Amino acid sequence: MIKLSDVAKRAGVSSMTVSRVINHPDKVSADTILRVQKAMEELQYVSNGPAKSLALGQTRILALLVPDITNPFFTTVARGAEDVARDAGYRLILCNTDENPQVEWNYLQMSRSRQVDGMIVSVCDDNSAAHLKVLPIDKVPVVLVDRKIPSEPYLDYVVGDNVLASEQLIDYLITKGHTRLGFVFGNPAVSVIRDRMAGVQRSLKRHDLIWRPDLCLTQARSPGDYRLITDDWIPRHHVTAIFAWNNLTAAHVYHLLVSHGYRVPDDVLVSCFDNPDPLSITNGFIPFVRQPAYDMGRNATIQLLERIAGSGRQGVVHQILVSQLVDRTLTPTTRIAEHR
Amino acid sequence: MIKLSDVAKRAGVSSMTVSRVINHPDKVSADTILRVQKAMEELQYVSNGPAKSLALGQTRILALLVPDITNPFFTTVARGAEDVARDAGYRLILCNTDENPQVEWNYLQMSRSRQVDGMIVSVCDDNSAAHLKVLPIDKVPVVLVDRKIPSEPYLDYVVGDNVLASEQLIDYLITKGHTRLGFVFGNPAVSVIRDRMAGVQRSLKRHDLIWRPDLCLTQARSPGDYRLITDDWIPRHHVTAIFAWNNLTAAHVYHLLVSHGYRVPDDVLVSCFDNPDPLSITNGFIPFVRQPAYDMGRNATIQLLERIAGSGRQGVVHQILVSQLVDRTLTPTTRIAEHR
DNA sequence: ATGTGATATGTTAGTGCTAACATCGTCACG
DNA sequence: CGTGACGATGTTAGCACTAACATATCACAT
Repeated sequence: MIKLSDVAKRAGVSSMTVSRVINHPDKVSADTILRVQKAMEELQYVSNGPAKSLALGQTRILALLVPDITNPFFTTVARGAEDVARDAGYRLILCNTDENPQVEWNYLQMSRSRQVDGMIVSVCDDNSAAHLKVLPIDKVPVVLVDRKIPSEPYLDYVVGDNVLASEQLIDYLITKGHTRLGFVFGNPAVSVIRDRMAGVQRSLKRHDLIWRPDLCLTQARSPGDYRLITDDWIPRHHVTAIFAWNNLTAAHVYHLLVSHGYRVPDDVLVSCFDNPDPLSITNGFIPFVRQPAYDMGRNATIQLLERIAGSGRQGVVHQILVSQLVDRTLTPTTRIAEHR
Repeated sequence: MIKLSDVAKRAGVSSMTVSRVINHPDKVSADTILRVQKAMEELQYVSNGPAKSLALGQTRILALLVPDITNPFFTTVARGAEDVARDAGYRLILCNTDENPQVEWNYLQMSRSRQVDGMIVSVCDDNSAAHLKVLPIDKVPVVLVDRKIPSEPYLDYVVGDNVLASEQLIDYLITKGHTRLGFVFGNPAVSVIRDRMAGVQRSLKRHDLIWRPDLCLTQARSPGDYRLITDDWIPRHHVTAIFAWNNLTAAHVYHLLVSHGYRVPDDVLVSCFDNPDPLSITNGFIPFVRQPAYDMGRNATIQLLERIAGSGRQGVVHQILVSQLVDRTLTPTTRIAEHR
């Protein structure tokens, strides 16, 4: 591997001058810059990252940890993060934790071991608190995105207005005449799940409807778990609308219903958070809450960069971004505003 | 940041002994191991990655470069790569090039600068050759996946059998009575595009059908570009089946057709490479070629690890994995075999 | 002529870690 | 009881780079 001293020898200067040409060209005379650049060009010099990182104490790399890289919501978050990082001269690397705390822990080590300058993390669940708790020991900058951890209030986060948005979504469904509602939630150790449940319950309470645990799936994993919907909820309890906590879950429910001969949304309505159908294959017949995923990634990264630069001056920053109800089944004129 | 010497002081040994406890515990007596481990625990020691990488000349990190992280095909490749990497004690990081050669170039530098031990790359297009050409200078291990580059035959790759599979898919469509075919391809500077086109043409020729450039979209980017299909191909040329080069494109076409009132597959059939509809929202009415995405990621990573370990002994390795035609519109008994 | 300050470049030391060699006991065996 | 081998630990040097300080050169004012 070509190193600084090789370039230096070829250009007839010291290593330090070469280093300066790269990092502080204003401190070097015009013609030595040219000579050194020529030598670098000829030798195809690329600096040694680890050596540079060791000397400088930084890598100019940020990591984004997401629980599920296949979910378009997170890839949109990633895009927002990437754009900010790139503009600031940082690289962004993606790490997929696959909702696995063990894998998450492994990737989190990268920040403590100084292989990245900071992390934007969408945690697996609240139990990740144990892992995140150790980061401040080494003053490692972290910003949570989408999912927060109540027990760690000193951590910065950028999340959606889950309680309010889900409350409004349920309000909307009730307004449209749906009073027999079924719910599909996920792991309640995840903050967004709890918040969305809370919003639902607030709406129900305000409309004098009771919360029925028997019409709520909380830990559905395998396709078989969903069978309750078509075996019980609809035939026996006459459920007319189902709220699924996220886009992928909603798509599952949609498919299940259609494959059982139900028409969506005429027989049973499905709604959720995040676009379950970016290509409108379902003709957009699924009203959903559009979270500002891109801005979540964007803002979280901006905040992370400020942490890195400011080295711990400012107080904790908690951002809650507003979401937006989208229902494409409405006619264009009455359609709830949407963009992007 | 806690360093080796801090642990050493606390445990009453030299730094080297601590290093040995971490890397070669068999060279250290049982009770010093315990003492050192206790000190590491108490101080929450984590090694400094850059320092370690500098001393060792390796990072135990692999990078996967993909052009589009939102495509489920690539996330499946990533999963395959991840599993192999993890089992081998490597971390895998994902880098999204977004089909942008500039961004790709930027990420490729990470390997030359020794921030990763090797790369699995799905290139933007053949022009990436210029960037990849420089990697052998520093003996950086690279394996191409999915997309190869004809001008760089010395690079290892793991790809699908694009020519054969697309030939078979077209054969299949013709067998089902479709003779008026429309095609949607992408950038022909990408190997998979050219190979799939070649397969199509071979099938057409064998069935004495002519290739009609006016029934082929090659650089469709914006939704408006697709309008030709509903404005011209179907009404004027009576196209009854459309082959889209990949899943996302097919989903676009599907949506376009449905929104124009066509029934798929009864009025117009759509087919493509890679599952356009993992959740069967279209009820699986899109026959497609299933490429072994997981195995591509898996095999490419295995090959990469061999390159890293073997340090350039073996010859070039080119793997071409077989694909499989899937048509869910058939009844289960006649259904073309599928698994996973 | 001499000091002053600016500019350009070189030298030294330090970043945290590990391989390779050095040292020091200790124990077995002739 | 000497010696040779081995196990456990320490010392040294080097990985490629940069900050900080040191030096050299020159222009210009005094």
